[in-house]
Amino acid sequence: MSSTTSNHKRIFALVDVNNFYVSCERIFDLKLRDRPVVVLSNNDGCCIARSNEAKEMNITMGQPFFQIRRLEDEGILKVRSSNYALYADISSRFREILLGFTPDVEVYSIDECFLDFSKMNFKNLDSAAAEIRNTVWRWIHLPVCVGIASTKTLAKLANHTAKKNPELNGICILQDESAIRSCLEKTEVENIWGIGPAYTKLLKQNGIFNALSLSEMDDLQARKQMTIQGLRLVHELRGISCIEMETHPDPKKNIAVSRSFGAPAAELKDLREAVAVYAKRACEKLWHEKRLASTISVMIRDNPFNTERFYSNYQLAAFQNPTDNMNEIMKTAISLLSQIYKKGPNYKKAGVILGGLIPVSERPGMLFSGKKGRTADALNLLIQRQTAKKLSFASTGTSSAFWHTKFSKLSPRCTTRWEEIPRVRSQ
DNA sequence: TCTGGGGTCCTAGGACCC
DNA sequence: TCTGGGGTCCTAGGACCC
Repeated sequence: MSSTTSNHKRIFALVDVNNFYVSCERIFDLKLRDRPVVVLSNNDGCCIARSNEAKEMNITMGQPFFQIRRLEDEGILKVRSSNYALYADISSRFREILLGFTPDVEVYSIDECFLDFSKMNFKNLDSAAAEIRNTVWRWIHLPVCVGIASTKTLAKLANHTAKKNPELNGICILQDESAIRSCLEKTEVENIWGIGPAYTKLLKQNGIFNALSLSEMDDLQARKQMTIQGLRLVHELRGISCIEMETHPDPKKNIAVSRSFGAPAAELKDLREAVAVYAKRACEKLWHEKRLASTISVMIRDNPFNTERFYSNYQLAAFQNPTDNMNEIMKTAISLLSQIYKKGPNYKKAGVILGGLIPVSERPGMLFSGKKGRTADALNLLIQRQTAKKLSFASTGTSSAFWHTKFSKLSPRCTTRWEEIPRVRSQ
């Protein structure tokens, strides 16, 4: 496969929505435009999206909300809880638009996609990029930046440059040698895709402060200090494409459901309730993905900011046979919980992780296809549905439970619920 | 008072085998 | 003085991403 592409100049575009969650909120709420806005994490805990105006006020990514609540009280800052139903729906519309430009689209995250333009023969990349920006704005009112280059890492870097320099009008194309060089030189190591806090520290100790010097790093040293991924990264910065497009992602390997509680819980019976609900949700995700889980682990922890006596623990178990049986999954989760629970801590978070996922078609004992298999399938489905019903009855009594996640500033689910659709007032 | 959630990949090291 | 070599598989933990 590589032989067909090795001599071919690659062209990758990265299209990324600016301040995605805030921009989604702004689509339907005009009051949020042109002013400082933040969107909060689960539990209204910290700021996970900020408008440019909010960034200018030095509100940082991940900043605890209680530290800036004052700004909301004073009417300076607008605040919203996370509205995941809305963001997921807008995200899929965003993807649909990009598919109109090339079939080779990789959904990299909820707010950004890689596009492979290598075979597209665009006469002018500048106008293609501008067309993408205009179309996304016209159709769903999202502001995006476009970065284009010969590797995914350089496209990321170009996108970052477009964001930081308003005079570029949201577009940065890295093609000629001198432009690439100057862009690399201006990019600090901590802003490179794949370089986190640990590698930043390590590189700076080695006298490497920007992307240009990282691109000149010795191969052996890169491999030794930052694993094979680090070596790939260095090559990508040199313009050698090592990270391929993933237009058809592999199925998930893990399914996790974990939450911080609205209020701490100390008693085993309270944690049991939370863990049961998370196990149930994890199982529902499992059904949706049509997978069986081979392992399950449960974690609990108290408040990590309480440094005095921080307690965190988890336990893993393997199922006898890979399963998607809700009863079995919930029972195992509760039993694991009782193994790690100890009296004393005020627990603030719990989670359930299903691992070793395999397709439902590989269920032991389902090897024989035909009528028998289908009957068993149908029976299983029936059991699953009934179990789900029974269990959800058991847990609905706790709708006001202390540990429930807080969403106190939620906007309407405008695009996915009829009853929450916005109304237009006629004058 | 109040601090998110869900993923991936890579490697070292242990267990086990011949 | 002397203590094999080379595999595979599994998992915990550390790095990263948004």
